[in-house]
Amino acid sequence: MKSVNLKELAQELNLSISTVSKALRDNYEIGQETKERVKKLAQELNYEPNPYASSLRRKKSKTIGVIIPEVSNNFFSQVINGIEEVARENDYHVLIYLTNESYSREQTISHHLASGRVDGILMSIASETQDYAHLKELTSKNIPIVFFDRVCDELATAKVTTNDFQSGYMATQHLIEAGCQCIAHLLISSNLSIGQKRMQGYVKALEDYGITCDASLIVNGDKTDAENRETMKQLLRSRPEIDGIFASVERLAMSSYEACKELNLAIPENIKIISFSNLYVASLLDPALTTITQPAYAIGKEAAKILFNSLDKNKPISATQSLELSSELIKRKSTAV
Amino acid sequence: MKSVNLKELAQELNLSISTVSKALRDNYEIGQETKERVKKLAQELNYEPNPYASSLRRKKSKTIGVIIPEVSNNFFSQVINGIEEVARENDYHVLIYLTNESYSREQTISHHLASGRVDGILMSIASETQDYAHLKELTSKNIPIVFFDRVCDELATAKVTTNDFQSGYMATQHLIEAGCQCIAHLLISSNLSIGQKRMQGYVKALEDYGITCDASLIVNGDKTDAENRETMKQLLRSRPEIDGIFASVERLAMSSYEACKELNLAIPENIKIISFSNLYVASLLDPALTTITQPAYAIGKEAAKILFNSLDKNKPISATQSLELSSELIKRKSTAV
DNA sequence: CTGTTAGCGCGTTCAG
DNA sequence: CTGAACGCGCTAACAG
Repeated sequence: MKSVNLKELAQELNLSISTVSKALRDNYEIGQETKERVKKLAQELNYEPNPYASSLRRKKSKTIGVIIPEVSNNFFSQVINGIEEVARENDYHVLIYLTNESYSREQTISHHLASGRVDGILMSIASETQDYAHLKELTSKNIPIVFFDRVCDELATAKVTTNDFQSGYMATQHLIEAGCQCIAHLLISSNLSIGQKRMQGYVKALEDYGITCDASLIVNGDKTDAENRETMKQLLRSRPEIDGIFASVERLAMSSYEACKELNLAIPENIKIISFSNLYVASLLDPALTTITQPAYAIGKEAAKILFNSLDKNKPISATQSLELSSELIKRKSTAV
Repeated sequence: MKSVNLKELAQELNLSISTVSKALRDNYEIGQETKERVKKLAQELNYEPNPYASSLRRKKSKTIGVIIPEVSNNFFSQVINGIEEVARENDYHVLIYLTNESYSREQTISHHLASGRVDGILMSIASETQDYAHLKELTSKNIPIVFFDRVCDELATAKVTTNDFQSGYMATQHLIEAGCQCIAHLLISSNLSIGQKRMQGYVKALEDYGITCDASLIVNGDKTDAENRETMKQLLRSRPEIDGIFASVERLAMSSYEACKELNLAIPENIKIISFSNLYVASLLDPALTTITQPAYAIGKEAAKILFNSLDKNKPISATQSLELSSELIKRKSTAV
C-alpha cells in the first residue's frame, strides 16, 4: 500500500495542496466545512504527514536526543521513563544513545546530533570524558542541552542534579552515628561531578565528626564489577579496621556487598554498607542495604521540562534554571542501622 | 553559528552542489583529487548532512522504533542495550516509545510510526492489547516489524522469544522436585503470549507429575504492585497448603516475596518461590530467589539483526526467521533449593 | 476563503 | 569527469 500524501488528498477533494495542508493544521484562513471534509478524508485514508518533509521545511524535528552512559541501571531507566512521559505530552520523539561510559562514543554521537537531527539534548556524561569540545560544538550550533546527574560545569546551561554533597554527607553521617569509626569510600570515576561532590560530602562529614580522613580508604571503582569486587576484598583484608563502606553508585554497592559476603564479614555487625542506589530490591536484601535514593523519575521529567520550555519559547537555556532535587535516605528495613 | 550545507561547501570550492554531494558519497564519477579536496573542507567545517533532507529524498530514515511496555524493568533495559548496540553498528538511530502497558498508547504510537518516521519496528506488546488492527496498519504500509518476548501471533513476521513453555515447565518441575505439593501460579495479564505459554508449561509439569491442577491457584497479577501483593496475601492466607509460588515476571516475584515476608512465611522452609526475572540482585536476596533468567541482551541483538538484515536486503521478514532462545535456571545460592 | 509559487537540503537523472 | 535541473512532501508568503 502506498502511503498517502497531501497531493493525493488534494486530488481526491479537488482542492489545492496548500488548502489541504492548512485545513489539517486548522488554519484560520480555511472554511469550517472544507476543514471537515478534508479531515474526514484524511482520517479515512489514514493520512499521516511525512515527518521528514515537515522537519526539513520547518527546521524543527520535534525530536530530542537522550545520551546516557548505560540503561541497565535503575537510575537511568527511571530517568528515561520521566523523559519519555514529558516528551509524549509535548508531542516530541525521543532518540536514545548509549555511550557505555566511552568518551569516543560520546564524541561520535554528539557529532551526529549536530546535524539538526534533534532539537535538543538531554545528557549525562560518560565517566571517561574529560574534554568537552564535542559538547561545545553542539552549543555553538545552538542545540540546547540540559545535563542531568552527571553534568559538565564548563557549559553554561541548565543542570538537573541531586543534592550530591549533602547526600554524601548524610550517608557518611549515618554510618558514623551508627558507630562506624573507619569508613571506606568507593568512588565512581574521579572525572565525574557526582563522584566529586559525594566524596566531598564524605570528607566534610568525617571532618565535622573529628575523624581523620585517610586517603587510602578512598578507592576508585571504575573497573569491571569483578575487578571492583576484588579491589574491595583486598582493601577489606588489608584494613580489617574498616567497619563501614559508603559506595557511590549502585553497582559498587553490589560489588561491596558481595565482597563482604565472600569474606564472611557480617553485615551489619562487622561492617555497615550504605550506597547511592535506585534499586528497589536493595531494601529487600537481608540485611537490607541502606540506600540514598535519587528522585530519578522526577529528574527525567524536570530536565525534559526545562528543555521543552526552551524549545517552545525558542529562547536559550540559562544556567539559572538549574535544579537540585533532594535524594532520600532509605534505611534498612529488617535490621537496625 | 549557521549549520553548513552542501551549497556552502560548493561555493567555497567553486564546484557544483551535485559534485560535492557525489564526492562525499565516494561516487565513481568523481576524480580522486576533487574527492579529497571536498572531504578535507567538509571535515574542517564540520559538515554533517541534514538527515531530514536526506531521508526525504531517499525514503529511508535510518531510524528504527522500539516500542516496549516499560523500561524500569531489567529485562527491557537489557534488551534496549542489545538493540542499541546493533543499531550503532549498522548506523541506525533508535527511537524509543513506552506504552506503559496501555492499549491506546500503543495504538497512537503505532499510528504515528506509520508515517515513514521509521524504517522498521521492534516491539513487545502491551498487556492490555487484544486487538491488532494498529499493527496490521503498519504491515500494510510495508513497515517491517520484529516482535520480541511478547509477540503477536496473528502477524506473519519474525518473533524472537524465550522458550517460555519449557521454562514454565522447568520452573514448576524445580518446585515439585524440591518437594512442593501445592503450587500457585502468578500470571501476568492473560492476553499475553508469554503468560499463556509459561502457564501451559506449569500445567503440563503438574500433569506429568500427577498433581491435579487447581484453577484457583492461578491468579492474575495485572494490577498495581500493592494490589498484587494483597491478592497474594489473601491467597496465601486462604490456602495455607500452598508451599510453592511460580511467578511469571519480576514484579510479581517481588510482590510474592514481600507477601510471604509480611505473613512471616519462611522462605524456603514453608514456601518456595521461583520466578522469571532478570534482576541480578534477586540472587543476593537471602534466601536468594531462584530465577528463570532470559537472555535479554541477546534477544535485543537478535531481534535487531533480523530487522536490519531485512532493511539492508530490502526484502520482507518471514516468520521462518523467528528465533527461540533458551532461558537459564539460576538456583538459589545461599540456601538449598 | 482558496490557489499559485517558491523553496527547505539533498540525491539522482541526464547533458555536456 | 563535472554541472544543471528536477523533485522528495511539506509549509509559508503572497496573490487573487
